[in-house]
Amino acid sequence: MNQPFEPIRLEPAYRKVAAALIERITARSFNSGDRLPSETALAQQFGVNRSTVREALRELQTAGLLTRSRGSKLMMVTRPQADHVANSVSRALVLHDVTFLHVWESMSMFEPLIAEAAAKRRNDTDLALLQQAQESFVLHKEDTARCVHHVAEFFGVIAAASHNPVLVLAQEPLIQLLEPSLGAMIDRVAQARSRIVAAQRRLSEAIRERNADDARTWMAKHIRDFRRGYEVAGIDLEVKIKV
Amino acid sequence: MNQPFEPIRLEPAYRKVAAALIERITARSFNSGDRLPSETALAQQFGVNRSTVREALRELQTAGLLTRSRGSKLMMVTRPQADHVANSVSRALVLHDVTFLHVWESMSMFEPLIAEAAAKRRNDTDLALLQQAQESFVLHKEDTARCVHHVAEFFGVIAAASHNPVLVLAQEPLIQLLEPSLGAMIDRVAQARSRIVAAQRRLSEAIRERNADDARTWMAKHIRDFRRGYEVAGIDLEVKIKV
DNA sequence: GAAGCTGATATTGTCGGACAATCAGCAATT
DNA sequence: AATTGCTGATTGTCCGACAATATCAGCTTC
Repeated sequence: MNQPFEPIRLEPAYRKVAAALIERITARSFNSGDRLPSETALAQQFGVNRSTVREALRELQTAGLLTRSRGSKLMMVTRPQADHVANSVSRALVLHDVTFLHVWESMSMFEPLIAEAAAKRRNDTDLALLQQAQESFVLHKEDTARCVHHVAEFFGVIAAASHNPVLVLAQEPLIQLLEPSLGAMIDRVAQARSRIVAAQRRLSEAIRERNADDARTWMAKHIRDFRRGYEVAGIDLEVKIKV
Repeated sequence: MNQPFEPIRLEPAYRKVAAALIERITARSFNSGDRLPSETALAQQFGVNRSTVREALRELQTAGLLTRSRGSKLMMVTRPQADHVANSVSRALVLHDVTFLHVWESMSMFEPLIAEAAAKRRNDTDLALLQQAQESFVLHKEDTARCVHHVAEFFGVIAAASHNPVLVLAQEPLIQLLEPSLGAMIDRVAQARSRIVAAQRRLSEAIRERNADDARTWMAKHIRDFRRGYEVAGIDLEVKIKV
């Protein structure tokens, strides 16, 4: 008789509603692009108040499962976009006191392998996007914010070229965390821009020729270069990243 | 005068409130473990209705920034836990039609390097946890659900031993996605359990001795083994993972 | 027939108030 | 000292309301 009872957990209604909706979406009963029923309709169907439904909707919205296209009233079911998910991952990492060194180490581990996979599996569309990102960087060399954005784009295109959604999603938060400081680095290190241009050229060349080894090694160099850039710029790698 | 106006976006109040709260938390004005003011207090401070505050709170809750400790009424500020964040990442991946092959490929890329980092940086606590996970697996060999859970734990401990939060968070969703099917595999493949035990022993040995090379290669073998297990069990690797 | 305008309708965002359930802390009781 | 009962604070949920505006059908115009 010494057996303790399991703690009985009663979930609030808004959580149940959210769970029910999520279940429907992941089971593909709602397809991406479909419009959700109106709040009042949902409230009626679930037999709860509209306020309760609204609280549930906030949850789905935060999870990236619902979006409203620019200034529109209707809510659309959608597949969570990489940048949205990565956003909350980034925030989590910041709150876990992640440092530049942590991020850099992870990138030096992952990126070469991602580049290798991209070289093996890229298709023509990937190549076009890659070249476009590359050209955009050169074109906006002067505008720091913009060219940093194109560096991020370049990495994103490479990950996408691997045709493995896991790699895309794993990489995105790293880029997000690095982006702000990357601007500072580029501004302080004279040759940074030209070195990036050179690395991108080698990389896209290797990927175009499906040369996995070259892609890997050039990416490894590229990442090492970033670290040197940070050191030259006098950015402490052990410092915790802020938002 | 040709400059087009930027689309003016008017954010709803619940989003502004959420943003304000998130800003406070990431800026460490609220520390982990602090409890949030009551909903009515927040409503007064922000000058909005309590319903609006509640919608904002749902967002923070979903992001893992707020938790309620078991059946307690008070909301606690907290650092997003890995499993919570990984949950939404997993869901996102599922909705992006991720296959077992995608997950396996990512693990075969990441895990050996993670094991290598763990071997280099593990401390005594990590070792103890590793051994504990290892023993738990052996102890519950019969209970499939439980021993799968301990496989996940083993991987988690290795990632933690790298002392790089990025690696911990990058790995978690992969394990989560694999966990259910891993049970099916283990049940169908006779020697699966013993092979896992052997691999875990080699791995923790390598990590104990800080032998990075061994850790890497044994992990690589371990991961390859998983794939063979899936194939033997007749699980189609190209199939999309469901929740 | 296509394109543009118009007004009715539906939907969202926000508010105020209300009430039951229950959790925390304190007083009373044994 | 430990247990029980009480009280106030807090959450979960509901109802009803209203302004702003997105949507859509119908009408007008070319």
